[in-house]
Amino acid sequence: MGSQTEENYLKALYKLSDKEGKINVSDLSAALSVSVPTANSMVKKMDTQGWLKYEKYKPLTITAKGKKMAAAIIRKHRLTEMYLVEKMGFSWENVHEIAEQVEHVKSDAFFDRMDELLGYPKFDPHGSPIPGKDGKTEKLDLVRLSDCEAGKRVVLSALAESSQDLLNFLNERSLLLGTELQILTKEVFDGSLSVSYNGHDREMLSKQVSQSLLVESL
Amino acid sequence: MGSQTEENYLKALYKLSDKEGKINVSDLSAALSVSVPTANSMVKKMDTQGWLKYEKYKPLTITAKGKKMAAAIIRKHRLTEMYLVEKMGFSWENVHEIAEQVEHVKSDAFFDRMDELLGYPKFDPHGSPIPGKDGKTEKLDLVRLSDCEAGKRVVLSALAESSQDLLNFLNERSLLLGTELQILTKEVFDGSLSVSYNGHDREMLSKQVSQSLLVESL
DNA sequence: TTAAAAAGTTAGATTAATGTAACAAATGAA
DNA sequence: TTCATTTGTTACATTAATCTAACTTTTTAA
Repeated sequence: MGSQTEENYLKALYKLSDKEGKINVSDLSAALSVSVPTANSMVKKMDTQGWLKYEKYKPLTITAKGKKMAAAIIRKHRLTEMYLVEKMGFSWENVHEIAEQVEHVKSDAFFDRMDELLGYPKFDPHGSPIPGKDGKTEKLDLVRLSDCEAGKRVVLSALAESSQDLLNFLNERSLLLGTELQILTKEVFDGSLSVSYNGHDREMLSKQVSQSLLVESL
Repeated sequence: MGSQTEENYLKALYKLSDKEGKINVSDLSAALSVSVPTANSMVKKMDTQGWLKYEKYKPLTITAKGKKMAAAIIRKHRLTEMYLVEKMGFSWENVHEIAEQVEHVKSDAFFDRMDELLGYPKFDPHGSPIPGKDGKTEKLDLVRLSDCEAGKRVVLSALAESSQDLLNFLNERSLLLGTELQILTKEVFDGSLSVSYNGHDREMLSKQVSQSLLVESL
């Protein structure tokens, strides 16, 4: 069992290693908004606890033990987000902050009950996979909308990033997970797309937006 | 806003001042399972924050500000307990530990939503009053079962103390809040009572138990 | 290939929360 | 009322998590 701080480091570590493979201390410190020396000393401590491998001046690697621990925390976070949306009526842009705190609650029974009441969901309200109790994650074969060509039909299935601003943008345009999109045009100059979907004839999506949307091809 | 530690001190302070009026540092340290010097130094810090009045060698008094703060935390604790029982299917002996952690979540929306979904309950699953958003508490006029005389009919309405052992004792005898009790006899020697209630012809309750049961006279 | 930039490390300080040991004040029973 | 007991305080010491400043190693670009 780790402190809340350690749990936050583990989460960041897990997400960075998912994205980059190799993790450097600066990225970790940036992800957690702490100074580089702070991250450095914490990393040494976490090495002694067997959550990661640390060697001076080398990139960090998360261990199997660390990965399992991180998955457990991410599971708690995502179950909480789902619970807040499905059972308590919150909307997807308001759940992250609360889940960020609830995820540190130490009680298997609490999260298992959420899981049960939700019917063992596989994805959270932003389309991110919820790790199982074994730490395994179900990965869908999703692509960035920005990588799709004009003419294709796709289903919006997840967000690569769930910032407040992106969620507001999507809300304003009624773009929900599960929405079926027709890609009308793709601009060569700036990579922006125009798309249509139920009730929306022509919405413009900048490259920055379409890179944040993960879709399933139809 | 206080740290979790400060919130726990405030809760203890509030409960002690409710029971005793005057609070001494030793009682506080005992309530929180910390050493007396630890409680002493924390108390000084909380004085500078205006949550209590501290003067060397004098009993502590909680301020209006501290009381309000404490009531807010107790509100979150008791709403959580009620939510766990009513909406998540936990039983009353399993909710304290979880609520002890959830109560520290910083989100008015979260607890307000619980309150709303529960229909603005006034009491938690152990019969303790849930303070309102204004910090005010609805007090019922309850007496200890141990203070009642043979022959009286009463309704079990709350617990003066909710230890695991007491809850198990009550569960084993199907003694729920709301149960109507007939007091059959009261033993002069040891203060034990015999009572009857739906389906139970004659249950013996020791003085220790009957002191922990708060009842309403019929 | 070497010097500047970026990344990482060490040293030392700070704050919150805790502890033990030693001492001081208040209380209360003989 | 006085002295023993209880209660409270002070004086360090420790651990976790953080910081800044100074320094070292690695990377990169001229």
